[in-house]
Amino acid sequence: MTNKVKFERENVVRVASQLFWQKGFHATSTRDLQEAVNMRPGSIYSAFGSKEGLYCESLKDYTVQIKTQIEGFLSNADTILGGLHAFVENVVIKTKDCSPSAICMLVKANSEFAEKDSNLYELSLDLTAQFEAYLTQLFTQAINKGELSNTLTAVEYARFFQVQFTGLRGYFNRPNVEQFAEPMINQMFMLIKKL
Amino acid sequence: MTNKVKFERENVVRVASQLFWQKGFHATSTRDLQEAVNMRPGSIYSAFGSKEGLYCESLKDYTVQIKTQIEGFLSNADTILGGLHAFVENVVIKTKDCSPSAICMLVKANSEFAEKDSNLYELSLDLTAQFEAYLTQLFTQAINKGELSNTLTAVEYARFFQVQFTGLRGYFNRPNVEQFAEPMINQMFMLIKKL
DNA sequence: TTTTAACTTGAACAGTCGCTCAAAATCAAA
DNA sequence: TTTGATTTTGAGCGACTGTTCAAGTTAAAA
Repeated sequence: MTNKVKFERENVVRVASQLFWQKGFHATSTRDLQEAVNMRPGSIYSAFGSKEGLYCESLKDYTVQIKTQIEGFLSNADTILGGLHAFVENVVIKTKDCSPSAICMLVKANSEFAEKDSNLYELSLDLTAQFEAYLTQLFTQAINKGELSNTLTAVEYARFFQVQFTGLRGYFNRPNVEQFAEPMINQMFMLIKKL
Repeated sequence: MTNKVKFERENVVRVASQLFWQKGFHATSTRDLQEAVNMRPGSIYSAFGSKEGLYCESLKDYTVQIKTQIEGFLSNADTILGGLHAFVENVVIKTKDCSPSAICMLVKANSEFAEKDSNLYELSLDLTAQFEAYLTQLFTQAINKGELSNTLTAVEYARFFQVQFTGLRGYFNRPNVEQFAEPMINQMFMLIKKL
């Protein structure tokens, strides 16, 4: 070994992730990225291969962060549903203003990449499926612990959660609706329990 | 008068709208548009001023089309809710494969334009607010006709509808989930009636 | 101290972008 | 048939895109 990389890969990916999340893949130029991560093109390209490579790593990192966040709320809550409720409130209300977008980066990705054969479209599908599987695990636990009836299967609860959560985040991606967030989130969890 | 325009403005806007809806604003190049609408740059720019101008007109036209579609389903249904149910089924199930995207163009616009001060961001907010107002009218009628209880106000029903509808369309913007569409739509309308 | 492989730099390339405008084509009115 | 305002054409402009790579810098190993 003769020389070490100067940048911390984790930080670079996190900063890039924020920019991509905010502006989307196509509207983010490599020069935007260079400035944001304070690296010259050569370094970026030797580390990530391409703009697409960096986006790819950014999106993967994003989903890891999300799961870590959920785990945090779950470990501080008495119930699975309580943890998820706190997580949703945190995303939709508390961290809305310091977030690049109210809309989930994965949902944005799913919306942006139209061509069925593109790498990034496939990636967004994979990560989305993984997230649904993760949610399904959580709802399996919730059913087993008796928090939920088993009139719906775990995966059906997971699907319902995703539809509600995505719908809510889309709705609150606009100004002057903050006061409706709390009641609508409460309504969402009331519905889940009553399903 | 000495010469007339050769193209039909309505058709051009409709074709452009399909392309913008599929690929998004940033990923659609003016050359893509030129080919799709079969016009040379000079003609496009004299008619619409800019790429942004054409997008603007396309998005406005899209919302008009949506409202027209809903009116059609309403006039063929016995109840407001029945009409909306048929409309949602048509969008999510029947016309999914011939549509540029499962996701509403307006929702895509809202997701794509991040800068709070851009014209297109403002436009998407305006049109979204207009659509919520339109839905509120419909739910007012539904309440007055006794189709719905008045435990929720009309605008609250409208918000609920938008969250569900947007969430569902996002969810079904992926392959191999078609079989879940019908039950989830039924669930959505069951929930509305029980709220 | 010298060597040397790894890393960083940034000028620059080829391609694409949104857009312009002089010239050609068009067609109702004279 | 001639006129002349209007529309269409498409070559091409300057800016910007993603990306490359030769030259410079770094620091562990010899």
